[in-house]
Amino acid sequence: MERCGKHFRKRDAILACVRGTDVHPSADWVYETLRQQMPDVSLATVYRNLALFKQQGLIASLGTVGGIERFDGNTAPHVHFVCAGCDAVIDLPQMTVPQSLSSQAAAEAGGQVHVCQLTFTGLCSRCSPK
Amino acid sequence: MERCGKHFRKRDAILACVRGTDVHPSADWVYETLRQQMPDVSLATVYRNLALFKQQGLIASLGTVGGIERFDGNTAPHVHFVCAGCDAVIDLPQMTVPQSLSSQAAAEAGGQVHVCQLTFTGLCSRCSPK
DNA sequence: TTCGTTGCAAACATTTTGCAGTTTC
DNA sequence: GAAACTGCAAAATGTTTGCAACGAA
Repeated sequence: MERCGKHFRKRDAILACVRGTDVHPSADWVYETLRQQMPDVSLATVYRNLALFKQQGLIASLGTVGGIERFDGNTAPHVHFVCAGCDAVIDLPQMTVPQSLSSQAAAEAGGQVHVCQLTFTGLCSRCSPK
Repeated sequence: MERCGKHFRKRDAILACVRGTDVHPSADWVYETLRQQMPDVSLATVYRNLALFKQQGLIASLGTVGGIERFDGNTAPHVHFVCAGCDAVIDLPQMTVPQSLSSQAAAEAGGQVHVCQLTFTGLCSRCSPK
């Protein structure tokens, strides 16, 4: 497992790309971004590795925005704001979901709760009419 | 606009179908369900009308679960639980998001907040290992 | 006639997969 | 050599759309 050999460079670059941005990228964004430094990368490789990282818990999926899946290199639980105008996804790091809600959810659902996702939707400052 | 013409109004049936269940159906679920009473309904009509209702605010979209968009006939804000095992979506009607969170989100995002969606993911009682 | 709604099939966009070629060990 | 990773193209999936036909006013 040589991390800097030619062979694994793509996988490492994909992970670094997702983790090195806060735009909550789509697969295509990762592809287009990497392509500037690495013109022979393929979209299939991006998809394959994103699925792998997600399964391994190295990255998280936010679900789809406008029909396109968005990823997050920050796997710590935090709150998101999605702009309905420009499809931007923005972290709201200062907000936290009260821990009491998660245990309440587990009790009411009658099963196990693994993830809690709080998302606000609206218009960002740029898309808000003046 | 005769609501009860010679033939069933497909549009009305689709809306009634989504509103008359708590399974948070997909387009295909609506199609298959309606088809039992209305064998000549088409999937395109289901998609077209669901998109229309969503735009009109008559129903809500929950986003995708397992790559498939799910709808909710209950547009009042409430909390959801998604089972990662069987893709069931269950309401948690007793839970509420503190109002303070929404105003906090608006302040931090610097824009307008329209919707707040809180979703827990885990395993439902059926999918939880004994 | 005019307008809105529908079924069908084709088109579409995103994502996944088969396979052969390459690299690493 | 075996095993892992990749690019390419094809396939699969869920969804949308063009169009002609139909129904209601």
